[in-house]
Amino acid sequence: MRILSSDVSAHVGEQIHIEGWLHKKRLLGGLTFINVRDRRGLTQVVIKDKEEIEKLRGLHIGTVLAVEGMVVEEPRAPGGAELHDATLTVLVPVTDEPPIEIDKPIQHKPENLDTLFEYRVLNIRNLQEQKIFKIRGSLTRAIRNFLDEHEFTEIDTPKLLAEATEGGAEVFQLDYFGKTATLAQSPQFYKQIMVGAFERVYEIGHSYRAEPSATTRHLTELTMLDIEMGFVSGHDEVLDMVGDMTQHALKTIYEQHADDLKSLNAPELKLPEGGKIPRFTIAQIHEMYGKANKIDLSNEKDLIPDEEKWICEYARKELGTDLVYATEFPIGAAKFYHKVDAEKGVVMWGDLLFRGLEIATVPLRENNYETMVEQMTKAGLDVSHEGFKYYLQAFKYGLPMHGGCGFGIDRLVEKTIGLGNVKEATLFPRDINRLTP
RNA sequence: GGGCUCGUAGUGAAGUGGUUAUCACGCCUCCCUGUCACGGAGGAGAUCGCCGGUUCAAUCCCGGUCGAGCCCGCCA
Repeated sequence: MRILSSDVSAHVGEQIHIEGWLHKKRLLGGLTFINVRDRRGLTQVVIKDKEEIEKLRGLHIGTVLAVEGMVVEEPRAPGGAELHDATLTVLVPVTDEPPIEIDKPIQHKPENLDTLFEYRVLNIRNLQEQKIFKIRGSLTRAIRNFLDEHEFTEIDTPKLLAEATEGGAEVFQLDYFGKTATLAQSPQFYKQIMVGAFERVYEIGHSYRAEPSATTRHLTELTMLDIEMGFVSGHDEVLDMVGDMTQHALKTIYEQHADDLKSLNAPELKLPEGGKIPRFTIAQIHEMYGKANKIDLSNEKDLIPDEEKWICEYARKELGTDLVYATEFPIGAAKFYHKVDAEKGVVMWGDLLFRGLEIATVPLRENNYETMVEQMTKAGLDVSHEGFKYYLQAFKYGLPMHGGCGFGIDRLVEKTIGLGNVKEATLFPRDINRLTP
């Protein structure tokens, strides 16, 4: 029976069988140490028999091995135990020298990110590199757990669409049996439609943006958490739900992965006392930032990137929180499906900022059929068009007041760990010039 | 789409208008019984991104091109 690395120390005095990848050889003359990697980590094997060592001659890191040996308690060994008198069996030999080293820290310097992704297949075998994606998996699991507990139904919606209907970002077009199809920029329409059935829904899936953006925070294929909830009392309820979910996910991760986060040099987590994420209106932030930096941003309809960093630094320092909401966007920023507060002259839309970056947009939607048609017409859209027909059906036949969020999972992972580029939080990132691996 | 910066062994870097382009890691050979980024001795490995120009001479200077990084716009 195969014993996994983390269980080896429980078998002291027993002859056991392990399988894994050759991770490191250290030849010290009459004594050789090898590390065998499996899904749990590393096992140290000590080999003295020259014939056994010779089996590894010409074989490189990555060679798949089976090892039989006696478990010996050894304080000098990592994990407190190691295998002695080992017999090696090469299951899959690796005869070509790997192009990169995987037992040492993987470079994440901006100018070397291209190499990082070029050799992703191999560098993901680095234990430190793996932590990023284990944390990512745990984050989405914590989010799913929270949403399931709050009676959200997980849905999956099509990514192949007849054409772009949402407007805004650039869309990818592709040939679809002679017709033109597009890739979904978001599940916006579908999740709103599903509010008409399940009240509360969410989806974790890919969205596609053909924006020619070359920055540290853009991907052409991104992972979005889309949430939509009906029968809400107002915008605050949506902001609170998304805020609570985010805090739950972060708290969970910082407990489950405390050691991993520490070894990755993640910042200390600061969440607001009492659990309420502070809110500043766009106008307030413009004023505060403008005063501190002596510039006038009152005509900007969104925050500029430096403002996002600034307000986050302010919130961390003055209010002890890594999360902050920017709310009440100017009416000029509204899309046709947003709920507008006519009295205040603002959009009921909040951006969730985390450690200097926008990670989610959290708006309330217009749910009245007549108002929707009016807003769409005003936006220059043809409401009779096929792309809107099915969407509007949901409104015509009864949608309660609802709101939700588009939440960037890649960005959440990036900022949770304290990485410098959203691509580092993505296994196989897609950007303007990268379609492989 | 606009701006700025950068392309040198497999990887990461240094460097120069002029003989054999430097270093670290990795790789190969040998030595080494407690390594864990092991250590030591030796060795192989680079048409200096590509094309053109200036020059007696270009990896270096100039132009173009391709590729990469960062910032802005836009967004998650």
